Amino acid sequence: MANPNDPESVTRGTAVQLEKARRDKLDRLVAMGVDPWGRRFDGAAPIADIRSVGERVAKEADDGPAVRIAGRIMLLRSAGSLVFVDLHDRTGRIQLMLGKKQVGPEIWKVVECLDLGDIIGVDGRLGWSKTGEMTVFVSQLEFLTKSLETPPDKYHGLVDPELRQRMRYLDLIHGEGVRDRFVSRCRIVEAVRRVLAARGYLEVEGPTLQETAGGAAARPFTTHHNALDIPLVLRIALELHLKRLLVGGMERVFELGRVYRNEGVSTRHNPEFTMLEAYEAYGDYGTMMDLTEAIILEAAKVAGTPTRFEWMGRPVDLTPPFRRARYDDLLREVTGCDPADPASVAAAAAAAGVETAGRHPDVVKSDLFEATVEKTLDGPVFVIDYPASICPLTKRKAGRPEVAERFELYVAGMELANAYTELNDPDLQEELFRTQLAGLAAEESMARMDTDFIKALRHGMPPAGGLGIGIDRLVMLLTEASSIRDVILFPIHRPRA
RNA sequence: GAGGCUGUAGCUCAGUCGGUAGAGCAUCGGACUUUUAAUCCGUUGGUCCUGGGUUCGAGUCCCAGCAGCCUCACCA
Repeated sequence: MANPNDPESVTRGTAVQLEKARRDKLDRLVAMGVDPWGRRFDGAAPIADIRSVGERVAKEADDGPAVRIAGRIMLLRSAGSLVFVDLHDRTGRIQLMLGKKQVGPEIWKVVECLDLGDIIGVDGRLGWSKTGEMTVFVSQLEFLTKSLETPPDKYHGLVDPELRQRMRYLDLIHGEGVRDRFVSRCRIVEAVRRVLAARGYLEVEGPTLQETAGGAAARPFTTHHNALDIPLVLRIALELHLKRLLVGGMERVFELGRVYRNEGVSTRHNPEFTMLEAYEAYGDYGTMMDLTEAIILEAAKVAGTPTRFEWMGRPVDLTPPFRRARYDDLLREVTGCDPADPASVAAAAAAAGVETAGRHPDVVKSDLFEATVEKTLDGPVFVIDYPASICPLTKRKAGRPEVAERFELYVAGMELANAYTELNDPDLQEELFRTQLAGLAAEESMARMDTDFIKALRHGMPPAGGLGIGIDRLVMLLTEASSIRDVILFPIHRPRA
């Protein structure tokens, strides 16, 4: 209970008290001539390496190899004039022992100023404690950085999901498997680039600020350029500029970057997310299926993902080749309707609760597919050959103008990749841009007029295959994460009240 | 956008029937030269998410709002 007679007690919350204790120690360090914010510390070995050396040190040896390490103090156990420290670096954790007699009075005064979360560098000999724990017996200590904040509960860590995301730095330190997952994300992204580079693709960077948000069906973020005094939007896809590069003779290009969609937030959606799009001249959607498999398999390898596992409670088997199934066939199997007969599709749609009134038959079909078939796809499965009218950027199948050469890759009911044989007929492209599908709001359509893009196509874009992969979702799959927030370091949040 | 759940100390959580706030960790003080979430004794620390309402009295009941999580819808 705060003492009302004590004027200081009003401002003395726990947090204030905890910080004061740390600042007192900081002042003591300064008073004894120790810089609490440290300097360059050369020659520290990764703790993981030290540990493998330690395995070869005899248990009773008191002349183990000299080692030098640096890291953060995760646990402190004081037994009088003997202090045990669990030190963390990016590679692992190891125990230190600091003895009053062993380190001498100068260093011991520094030891008395250590708190959980402080960063130190030490020299010592590697060996084993009496209770059989691999230990660095410290002889020298260099104070590197003071922590002024109390770390989370040393046993439970940071549990509150909101705090974990807002204070990701703490989550990375204390969260079980959190750092491993983000390391996996780095490895996966590296693998994606490696697979594409090996096939002769060039990585490029298109504009993120655009006049027209094209290449996908989504609401863009809007902004304004002051000097030019023009409205701009943030890109929602990479497609149209990469295709311009195909026209420009960069026959194999990809971009791996951020796109922005001004839409809902959920466990599968963040307003900014990372997309891969790759385009290969003289290929088609079949080429892209092979590429997709190659990328996913290599990514799974570097992430250490098993071939068979469960994700979102559903079985996934990454054994190649992935299953391929026609859109219409799946629709027929699941709903029993005749996909070629709009009346039959409409009846099935009505039965599934899909709105049909005043809507284009292919939109109804697409909604029916999403409402019934998608959920059933454990995958991975390439769904191929989509209704042409919902694919305004896709080449039609030879002799079958109602079918588009497009595939989407589904895993556990979630769309992971989307690819087509690219439409390169400028006249047809312009017509598709002009034709707004009945029952579709402008923002729901991919068919946004981009006259500059049409102009590029008129100069001749080679026949090509194009592929898009949602990298965040790929990472979710391969690290078995159930929320996109677990694979994005800093997901969006409402400002704190 | 709809529904459900949650919000109490720096962190993790209790809080019974409505009677003025509890634990563990952390902090501070003490004991300890072999600890492992060290242990033991003592200590400090509260805008009970915010604002209303009911009541003699609200962490608790009611209403509204804010934030988070989950499910669904849309999308990738």
